[in-house]
Amino acid sequence: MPELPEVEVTRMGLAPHLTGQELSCFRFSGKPLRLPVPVTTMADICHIPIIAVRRRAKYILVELQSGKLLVFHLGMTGNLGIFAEDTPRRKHDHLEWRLSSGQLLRFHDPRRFGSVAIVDGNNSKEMEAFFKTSGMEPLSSEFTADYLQQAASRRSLAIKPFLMTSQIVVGIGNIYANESLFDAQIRPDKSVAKLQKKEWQRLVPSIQKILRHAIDCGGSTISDFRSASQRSGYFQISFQVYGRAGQPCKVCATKLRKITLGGRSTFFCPACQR
DNA sequence: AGAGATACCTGGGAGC
DNA sequence: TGCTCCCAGGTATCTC
Repeated sequence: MPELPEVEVTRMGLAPHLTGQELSCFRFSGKPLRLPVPVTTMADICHIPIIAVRRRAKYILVELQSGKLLVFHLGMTGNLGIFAEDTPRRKHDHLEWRLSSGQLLRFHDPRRFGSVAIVDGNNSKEMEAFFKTSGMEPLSSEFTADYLQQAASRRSLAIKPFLMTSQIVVGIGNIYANESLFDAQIRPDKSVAKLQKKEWQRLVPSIQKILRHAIDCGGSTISDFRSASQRSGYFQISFQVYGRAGQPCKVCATKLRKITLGGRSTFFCPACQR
């Protein structure tokens, strides 16, 4: 499940293969993704050099010399990979481009929660509209306890769904919300209205530590980046609470609990997290 | 306006 | 073995 670290690792893996290349020979499976695939304007981004591969929130931005951006969202099961020219297409390979190197860029997504869009980076209104729901980058210097506390004012929801609200802070999905709250020793169902200053101050570095650690783990596989091996790095991460209901807390051995918040599975240690 | 529910989608696991 | 059922979750959109 791609959250910010998985998207960032994918971006790092793609960048050396895409930068300086040109896209051509676009193919589409015809199966609808979460947003309509911009088939008719795809020619606008072909045969133009790629100058950078960036990330904003959970989006991967392939930036062209013309200023246009080819923007991917991996959704739940999306995967962007580089393949040799003769690699057979697999089921759920929905988008494909040829690179000037001869390699192929493929978007694979069984559940089709992902999306692709073309945004004009020169058009600030268009950019603003596309990213209007994307809040603060959690690894930026502006992401502070004060920012979160301010954003939480006049709100009453639980801290975990609050952290997963992308208008507030981007990139934190269910897994890292659970893990960050364990690290910060805060109960996931605690109302943001009840969080003390010192808890906000613990939470920010916990989130950043967890995300950076995950990027580092995934980043260790970057040197042999292939679509199929992208995920292998994540097996190195052992979660403290996610998916461990009923098992002993790794810190205090108390049995971990599972509850539902905002319709999502939530795991925590009732002793460590208050 | 905030908060919760719902829809989208398929693979995989549990249970029979 | 093979069937059905349920769950996983990011985000847009709805309803209250």
